[in-house]
Amino acid sequence: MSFKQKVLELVKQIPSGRVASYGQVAAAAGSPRAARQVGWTLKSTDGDNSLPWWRVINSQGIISIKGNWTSTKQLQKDLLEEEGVEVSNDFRVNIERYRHQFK
DNA sequence: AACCTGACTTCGG
DNA sequence: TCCGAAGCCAGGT
Repeated sequence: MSFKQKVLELVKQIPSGRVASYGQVAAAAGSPRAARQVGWTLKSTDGDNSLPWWRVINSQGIISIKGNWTSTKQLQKDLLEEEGVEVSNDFRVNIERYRHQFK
C-alpha cells in the first residue's frame, strides 16, 4: 500500500461536519513529517468526487493555497459551511472544535 | 542521480 | 498575532 493510497483511504474516513489537518493524515498514514505530500496527493486526485479533500486543512485551520487556486479556497469554504462547519471571511476555522480523531 | 517544487509544520523573534 | 527560516517527503524534470 503506497503512501498515496493510505492518504486517500484516510481522507474518505473523515465524516461530514468534521475536519483534519494534513499533519494528522500524514501521521495516520505512517509518515508524521509528510504533511506536504498529503496536499500534493489531494491536488493530484482532485477529479475524484468520492474524495472529501475539503475536510483536510492545515494546523491553523486555514487553507493557505497560493496562485490561481483562490476559487478552490472559496469552494472549500462553501462546502464546509454546508456541512455545518463555521468558516470566517478570512478562511479561518476553529479546528479544535471540529477535529476528527483517526483510530 | 541531482535538483526543484509544494493545498505543511514548528519554532523564534 | 504575524512573518521568515528550516526541516521533511514524494514526484516531476
